[in-house]
Amino acid sequence: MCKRTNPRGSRTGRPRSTEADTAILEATRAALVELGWSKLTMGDVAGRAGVAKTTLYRRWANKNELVVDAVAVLFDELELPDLGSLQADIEHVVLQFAALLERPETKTALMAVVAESTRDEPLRERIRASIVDRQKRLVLAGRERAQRRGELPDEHPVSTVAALDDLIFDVVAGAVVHRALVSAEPVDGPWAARLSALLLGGLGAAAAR
Amino acid sequence: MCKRTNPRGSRTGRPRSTEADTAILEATRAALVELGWSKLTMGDVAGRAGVAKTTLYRRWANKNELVVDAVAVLFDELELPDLGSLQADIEHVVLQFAALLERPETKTALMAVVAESTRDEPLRERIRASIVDRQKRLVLAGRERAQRRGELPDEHPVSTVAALDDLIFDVVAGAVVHRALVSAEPVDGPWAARLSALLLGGLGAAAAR
Amino acid sequence: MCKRTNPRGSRTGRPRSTEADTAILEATRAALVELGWSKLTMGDVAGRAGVAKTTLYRRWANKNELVVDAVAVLFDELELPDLGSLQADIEHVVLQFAALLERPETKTALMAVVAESTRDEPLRERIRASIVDRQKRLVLAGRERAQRRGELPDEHPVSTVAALDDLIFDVVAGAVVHRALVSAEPVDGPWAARLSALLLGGLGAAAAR
Amino acid sequence: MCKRTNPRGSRTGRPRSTEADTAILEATRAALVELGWSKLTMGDVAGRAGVAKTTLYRRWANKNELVVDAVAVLFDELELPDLGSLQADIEHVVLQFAALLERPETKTALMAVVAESTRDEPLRERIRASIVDRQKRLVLAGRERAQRRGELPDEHPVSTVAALDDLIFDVVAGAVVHRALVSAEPVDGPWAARLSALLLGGLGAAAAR
DNA sequence: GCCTAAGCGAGACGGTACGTCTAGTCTTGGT
DNA sequence: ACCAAGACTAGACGTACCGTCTCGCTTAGGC
Repeated sequence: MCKRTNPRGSRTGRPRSTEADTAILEATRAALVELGWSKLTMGDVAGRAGVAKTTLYRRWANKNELVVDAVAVLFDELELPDLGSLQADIEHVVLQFAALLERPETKTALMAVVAESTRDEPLRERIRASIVDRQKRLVLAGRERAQRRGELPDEHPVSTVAALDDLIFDVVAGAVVHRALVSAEPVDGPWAARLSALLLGGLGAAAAR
Repeated sequence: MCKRTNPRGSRTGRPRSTEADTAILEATRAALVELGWSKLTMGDVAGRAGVAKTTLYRRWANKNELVVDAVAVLFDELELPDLGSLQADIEHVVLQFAALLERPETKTALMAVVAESTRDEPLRERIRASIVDRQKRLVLAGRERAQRRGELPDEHPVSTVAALDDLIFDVVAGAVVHRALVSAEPVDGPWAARLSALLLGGLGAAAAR
Repeated sequence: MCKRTNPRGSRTGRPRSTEADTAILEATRAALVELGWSKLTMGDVAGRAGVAKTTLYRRWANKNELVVDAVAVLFDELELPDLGSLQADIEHVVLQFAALLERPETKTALMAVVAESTRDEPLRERIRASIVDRQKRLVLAGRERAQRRGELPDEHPVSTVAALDDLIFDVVAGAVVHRALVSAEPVDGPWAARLSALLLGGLGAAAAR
Repeated sequence: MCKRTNPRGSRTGRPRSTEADTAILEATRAALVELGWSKLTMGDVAGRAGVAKTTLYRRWANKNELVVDAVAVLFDELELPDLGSLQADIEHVVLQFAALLERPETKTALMAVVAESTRDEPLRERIRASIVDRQKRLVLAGRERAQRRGELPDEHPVSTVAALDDLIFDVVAGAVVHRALVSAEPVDGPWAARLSALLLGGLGAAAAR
C-alpha cells in the first residue's frame, strides 16, 4: 500500500502512526471532492490531515501514488447481488459503477492517474493491483453465475473464457466511463438496459428496445 | 480553433503569423511525444516553436486548450472504407483507433484533457467539438451502410436510432480506450474480432469464436 | 551590485524594476533589525518588499549576497572630518564605527557574512569590494592628513606606507569589532581615548591616561 | 560544559556514556572541518559519532552551544612561554593565535557563534566563559611579566591596569582576527613584528620598521 | 510613403506548489 | 535513567511553471 523500508517491518525506532495513515487518505479524498485532481496539493492534504508534509512523502513518493491509494478503497464498494438474471445483474453493476463515477473524488482522479500511468510503469502496476484487477472479480462472478443459470454455455476452454472475461470487462467498464466522462451523458436505467441488451444479443437486440 | 478577438477578423494591425500557428501545434505534439502531458510546459513549447510565450497565450487560454487543438487533428485521420460487411468495417475502425492510441502524443494527452474536463465545462465543450463529435460520423456512416446492406433493420424511429448510435460509440470507443490504456493489453486482430462478434451477436456469439 | 546577465544591460525584454531593488534592500535591513541574521528568511524579505521570492533570486544568488548588499550602504555613512589632530580624528572615527556596530542590522549581519565568507570565496570578494576596501579610504585620508600636519613622518617608501595603512586598518577596525561584539563592552569616549593613545604612543602612553 | 539535570550528579538510572561525550565533540570538529558551520547538521554529527540525535540534545540545548564546546578546547592550546622580552612574547602569541585561526574548524565556527551570540545572551555568556575569558590569562601573564622585567611601569591603580588589559586583549585579538578573516591577508612574522612595534611604541615606531 | 494598430521576441513580474532538508521533539523497544 | 532508531511537527530552502506584464521592434493595411 505504502512504502516500508524494512521487509517485515522494522523492530527499532518509533513506529509509523496509523492514525496519520487514515487521516491522510481521508484528507486526500476530501481534497479531491473540493478541488479536483489538478488543484489538489500535497501541502493542502497535509494541512487537512493535521500532519507535516514530510509525513506524506515518507509514505508515498508522489501525488499520483497517494491518490491511487486514496481512491482505490472506494472501488471495493461495488457488489454483485444475485438479481435472478444476467440482464438484471449487468444493469445493476453498470448503475453502481456509474454512481461511483458520479462522485467527484473518483471522476477526476481516475482519469488523471490513468493519464499519468501511460508514462509511469510503476504507477500503472499500482493502479492495476489496487483498482483494475480488484474489479475483475465482478465479471468473473457474474459470468459463472450466468453459466450456472444456463444463460451462457460453459464448455469452452479456459483460455477462451479468460479472454471473454477480459473483453466483457473492457466493454462494460469502458462504455460506462466513456459515456459518463467523455460523452458526459447520463448513465441511467434505459441506457443500462440498452447496454445489457447489446451484450446479451448484439446490435439487433439493442435496437429492438 | 483559436481565439480571435474581432468577430469578422480585424482589418487593422499586423495579422497573426500563420507560421507561428502551425509551428506551435507541431511543437506541442513533439513535446507530448518526448515529455508527455504532465511534463509539457508552455515555455518549452514556445522554445521549440521559436516563438514567445505571449504568442501562445494570444491564441490559447491555457495548456489544456492548446493540447486539445494540437491533438484533435490526429483524430481526423480515422476513416471508414467500405470493406463489404459490418463486421469487417468494425474491426477495421477498431484497429485504426487502437493504432492512434498507441502514439505517445495521443495516449497521454487524451486521458489528461478528459480528466481536466471533468472540472472545466468550456474545456469539455472544446473536446466534444474538436474530437468526440467529429468521430461520431464514423458510427453514423457505418450504421447507415449496414442498413443499406440489410445487416441492420431500418424501420426504427429517429430517436431510437440516435440512442443506438450513441451507445455504439461509447461501447466501441470506451472498450478500445479501456483495453489500451487501463488494462494495457494489446488491441490486436483477434481482440477486434471478438469485440465485433459481441456487437453483432452478443455474448454467445463472442464466446463461439 | 547585483547580477545582470548582459554586460551593458540587455536591450531586450522587460527591464528589471528598480523599485523592487530598493524595496528589497530596505526590507532586508528591516528584517535584520527585527529578526537578526539567522532568523531572516528570503520569503519574509520578499513579503516585506511586496515582491515575489523569484525576484530576489533573480538578483542575488543567496541570502549572504543579499545581506552584504543591504548592509554595505550603511558603511558609506562613515566620514572623517578634520578635527585638528590625529588623536581627535581617530577617536571620532572609532566612535562613529562603534555607533554603526550598535545598530542591530549591522551587528548581527556583519559577523555572519564574514563567517560565511570563510567558506565562500566569491562572497569574500563581494564583502571586500562592498565594505572593507571602501573603508580603507578613511585610514588613507587620516594618515595623509596627519603627515601634512607633521604628526607623522612622510619620507617612507610606498610599500611601507601601504603596509602601515593595512595595519592601522586591521588594528582599529578589529579592536572596535572585538570590543563591541566579542567582549560585548561599550565603545565609549574613554576607551576610544585609550585606543588612540595606544596607537600614537604605544602601551606606555596608553597606561598614562 | 554540558547540562546535567541533577546538581551533584544523579545516583539513579543509567549513567551517561563518557565515550559518547568525547565522540560527539570530536565528530563536531570533524564536521566543522569538512562542512563548515553553516552546512554542519546535528544529524550528521550524530551519525559520525555513532550516536542518536537524542543523545546530543540531552547534553546540549542546541547547535550553537555544542559548537562552542567543541571549539573551546582548541583555544586552550595557546601558551605564553617567556621569550625574554615583551616584544618577543607578543609576536609569539600573535603567530600562535593566527595559526589557530587558520584551522578550518575554528575559522568558520568562531565568527559564526559570535554572530549568533549578538542575539542570544546565554550563548554570549557561554562564549565568554568558554573562550574569551580563558584567553585573557595570556594578556595578564604577559603584562605582569613585562612589569617584572621593567618594560612597563607598575605603579598604576588596579582599575587602570584592568582597563589596559582589556584594551590590549581587544586590540591584539581583534587585529589578528580582522587581518586573518576580514582582510584575508597572511598573519606572518613581519606583520606580527609591525603589530608589536605599534603596541610598544605607537605609529611612529611601527613606521620605522 | 507615411500612420497606426496589432503582432512579435524577450524576459521580468507576482504567485503557487514542488520535493528536500534541518531543527528539535517524541515514541518505540531494549540495556 | 540511559540508549539507538527513526517517526513526528514546523517551516525555510531554492526551483520550476503558470499566466501576466512591460519593453522596443516589426509588419501590413488604410490613408
